Amino acid sequence: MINKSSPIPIYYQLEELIKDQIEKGDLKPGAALPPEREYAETYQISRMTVRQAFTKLVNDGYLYRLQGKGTFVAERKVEQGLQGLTSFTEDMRARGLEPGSQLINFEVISAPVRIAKYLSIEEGSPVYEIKRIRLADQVPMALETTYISVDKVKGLTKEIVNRSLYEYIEGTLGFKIDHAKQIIESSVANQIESEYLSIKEGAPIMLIQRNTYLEDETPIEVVKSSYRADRYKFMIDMKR
Amino acid sequence: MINKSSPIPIYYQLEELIKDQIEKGDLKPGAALPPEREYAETYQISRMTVRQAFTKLVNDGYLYRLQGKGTFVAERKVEQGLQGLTSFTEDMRARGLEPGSQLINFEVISAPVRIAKYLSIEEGSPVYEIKRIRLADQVPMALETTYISVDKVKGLTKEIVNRSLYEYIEGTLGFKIDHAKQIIESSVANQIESEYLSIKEGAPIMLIQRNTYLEDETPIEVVKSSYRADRYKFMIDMKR
DNA sequence: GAGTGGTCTAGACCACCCC
DNA sequence: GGGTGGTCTAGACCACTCC
Repeated sequence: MINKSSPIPIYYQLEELIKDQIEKGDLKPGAALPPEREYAETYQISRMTVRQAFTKLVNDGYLYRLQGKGTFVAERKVEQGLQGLTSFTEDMRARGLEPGSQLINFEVISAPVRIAKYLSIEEGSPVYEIKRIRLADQVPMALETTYISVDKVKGLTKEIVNRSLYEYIEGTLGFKIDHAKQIIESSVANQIESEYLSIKEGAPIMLIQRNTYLEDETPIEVVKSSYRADRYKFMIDMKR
Repeated sequence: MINKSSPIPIYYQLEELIKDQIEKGDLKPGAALPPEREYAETYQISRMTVRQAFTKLVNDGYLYRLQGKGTFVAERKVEQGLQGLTSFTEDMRARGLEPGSQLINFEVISAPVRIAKYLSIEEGSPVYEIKRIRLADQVPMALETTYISVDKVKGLTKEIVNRSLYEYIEGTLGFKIDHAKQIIESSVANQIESEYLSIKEGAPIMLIQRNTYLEDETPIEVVKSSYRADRYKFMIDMKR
C-alpha cells in the first residue's frame, strides 16, 4: 500500500490511504484508528512521518485526536460546507446540483481604481472582465463578474473560460492558487440582477466578493457574485 | 527569549515570539525570516522543533514558505476577516467597535425537535434559550438566540451570560471549544426583527446559524443570529 | 555550488486516560 | 501500569533557487 521508493512523499501516500478508507466506509465516523506506533510498525516508517500525515488530516477535518485516548474519525461533513476554497463548479457538484454557465460578456477593459487596488496593479492597466450567469440544474443561481490582470494571466480566451478558468491558471500556467479572502453581505436585487437571475426587484440576494491569492500573496483574481438568496446558502466550518 | 526548562512547549514559545515580532513591526510583511537552521542554532533547539512552530504560523496565515527561497512574513490581514472562530465581542473589537448586549429573554424550555437534533439530545430535554440584542457602539447590530443543553452546561445564570458565556464554558467548565459550522443566508427583516434592530420591515438582513462543537464533536451550542445588512459584512479567509 | 525549505529516521521522555 | 498522543533531538538526504 505504501511505496517507499516512490517519489510521492510517504506522509502523502498515507494521507490518501486513510482518506480512501474513510470515504469507502472502512473507517467509520467516531471509530478509533490504530495507534500511530502501529502504523509506523506496519508500514516500516517513522512515527514522525505517521504524525505528519495524521496532523494534516486533523487540520483538514477528517480526524480528531484526544490525548491519552487515541485518534478518531470525525463525523461526516455531508451537506456541510466544503473545507477550503472551491470553484463554483466544485461547489455545485458538492451540493448535488448540475453546474452550468452562460457567458454574457468577455472583454479587456482599463482597470477601474478599486479593481486595480485589489489586483495590486496600476489603475488603467488592462484587465479581463468576464461576466457570467451561473446555473444550477439549468436555473440561474448567480450573476458573476471576474476581473483578472492581462499581464499576469496571458492568453485567456472565451473558450478557456467556458472550459475551466482554474484549470488554465493552475494546470496550464502552473500558478498555485493558495487562498482567498471573501466578503459576504446581504442585499436586495437591483433591476439588472433581477433580470439576469429571474427574480423580482427587491428580492434578497447574497453578495460575495472573492479576492484570490497565490502562495506568495500575489493577487490573481477578483470575483464579484450576486447569488439568489432563495437558492443559495453559504456554509463553512471554522476552527477556534 | 526561549526557556527550555519551562513547561510551555518550545515550539509554542517560538511561535509567540515570532508573532510578537510581526505585530510589533520588527518583522515586516514580505520580509524574509532567518532560515530555519539559524533559529535552531540560535536557540539551541532542533530544526524539527523550529519547523513545527513555522508550520503552525504558516497554517495560521502569518508566514508563507517558498521552497529554495525562504520563509516570509505574509501581508497584514488588517480589517480582514479573523482567522478562526470568534465570539461576537471579539468580532466587534476586531472591527474597532464597542460591543454591547441587551438581554431580552433567559429561560429554560423544552427542546424543539430541530434544536434537539442539532444538539444531539432528546426532543423535550431542557435547554436554555437566551435571546439578546447585540450592540456595536450602542446601536443594534444583531438579534441573537442561543440554545444550550442544560444537562451539558450546568449552572448557567443571567449574570454569567451578561459577563461572558464562552469564558464560563471554556474557563470555568473546562470544555475546549474546537470548531463551528456556520450557515449564512440572506433574507429580509420580519416584524419582530425590524422592531428589535430598528430597521424597516423588508430591509435586508443576514441570517447566521452557528453550531459549535468540542474536540470530540460533541455539539455544545446552537446560535441563530439576524444581522443588520447595512452594518455587517462577513469576512473570511479560506485555504485552497 | 551554496543556501533554502521538504522529507525522513530512530530513538527519547512527558502528560494524560483508563483499568 | 500500560497504552495513547505530545514534544523533542541530532542527524540525513532530496528538490529547488540563485549566483
